[in-house]
Amino acid sequence: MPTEGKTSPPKKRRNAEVTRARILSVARAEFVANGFAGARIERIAATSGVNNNLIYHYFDSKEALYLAVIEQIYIDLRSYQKDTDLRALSPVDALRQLVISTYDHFVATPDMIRLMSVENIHNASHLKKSRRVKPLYRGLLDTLEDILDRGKADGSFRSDIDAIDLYLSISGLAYFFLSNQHTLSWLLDRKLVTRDRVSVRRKHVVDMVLTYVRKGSRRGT
Amino acid sequence: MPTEGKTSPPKKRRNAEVTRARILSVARAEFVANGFAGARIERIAATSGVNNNLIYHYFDSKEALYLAVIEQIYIDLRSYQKDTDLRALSPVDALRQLVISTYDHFVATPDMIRLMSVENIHNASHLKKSRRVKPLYRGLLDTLEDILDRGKADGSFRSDIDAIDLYLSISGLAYFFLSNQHTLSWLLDRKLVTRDRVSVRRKHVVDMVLTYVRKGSRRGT
DNA sequence: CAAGTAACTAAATGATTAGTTAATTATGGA
DNA sequence: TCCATAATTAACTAATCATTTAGTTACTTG
Repeated sequence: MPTEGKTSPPKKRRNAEVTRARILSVARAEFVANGFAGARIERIAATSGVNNNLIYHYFDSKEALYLAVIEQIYIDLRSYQKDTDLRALSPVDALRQLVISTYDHFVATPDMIRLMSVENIHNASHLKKSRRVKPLYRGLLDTLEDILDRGKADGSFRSDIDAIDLYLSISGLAYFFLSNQHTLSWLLDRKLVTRDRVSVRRKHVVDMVLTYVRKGSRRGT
Repeated sequence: MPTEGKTSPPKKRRNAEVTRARILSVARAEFVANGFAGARIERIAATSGVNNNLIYHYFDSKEALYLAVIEQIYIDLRSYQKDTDLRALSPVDALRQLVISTYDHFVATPDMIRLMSVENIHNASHLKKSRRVKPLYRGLLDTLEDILDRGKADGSFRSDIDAIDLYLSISGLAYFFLSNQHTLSWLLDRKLVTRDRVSVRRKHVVDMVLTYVRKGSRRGT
């Protein structure tokens, strides 16, 4: 156990993995706070407690660093889904579970919302360069389609539901009030992300989705 | 009527309003394409066909120019609503009209979607400095609340609908698939903003909202 | 038509920034 | 213990960028 030197310069422990991870984590916060163009390499280095150039040692460029952050986000986003086995549940329960976990995941991970917005402002140009992410999303709609098929078969769901639209709706219902909370709460004069509001809205979103899919719901002609 | 000089340097017509408007319009496109930090004053000047400094003549700073753009957007956003008099329609028709006009307006104005995202990435910090915008949004929810009240009174709507949540949902359903179209269409391998898809989704969104509000819709317990 | 004012340009400035080059220092294995 | 290698720093560079200073040129009004 090395005694802490009191006057001599403290010998710095080296650990590539830890340092790299620290840079990545600080970078994530920086991109979340400032977007791609607004992010500063110098600030990332300073906050990480490393030299500027170490960033270029572990990542090749600002863009590559950003891509690493974005990849992490989209890998995360995809993997939350696989946690629960929705195929074991009844169609209604499975769909409810899907909505809830999407909603909760968005609420719990503000960085994700933010970085999704940032990347879309860049027309997904960085994400498209990733070879790791796209394959993960093969079959994303399959889970949902399976639930819908089962629900249609057992008569609990109406028969004209489009999986893509439903997916976009579930995501949109959970995403928008978070992504745009700052302008919205200013314009509407209401806090939108208090504990209470989040929980009320959660119920609302689940309600809206399940009411929509149920067979026998009167159509909104 | 001045003859166009063929060899002599063309006398430049001066028109403050036109020039200012041209700069503003070019700036909007620049901020849409690059966000705030990514936008370049030099590029705006060049595209506008004016000198760098003229931008500072009409607007005080990059930030003030950006704010002018943002203000325009949020003033637009608010004014579309007032076009139709929803109070004259039945609750169902009024709500349908509101959903449709929100959806169509978002689809028709991609700049708006983009700039709303950009401003939220900055935590609405610029918008909050505007004194012109906020007052316009007083009573935004009143129209919706009026429709809901009438619908509850005449028995066509269920009684537990929250106006804020419904507003957030309508907006979210119309906003998300547009704002995030670039990552989504890449990940899902589907174009999302073709003429057909937009029209199918329009029906879906209207359907979802109207189905939700109708009395007698089975709840999504 | 003169002269003030507003529209507009040319050219610099100084601060910032992503990225580089050349070293130094710790660490683990021979 | 010495050495190769990887981790890390120091110092620099070349380019970029918002903003300024110092003008010039057209328009308008008395």
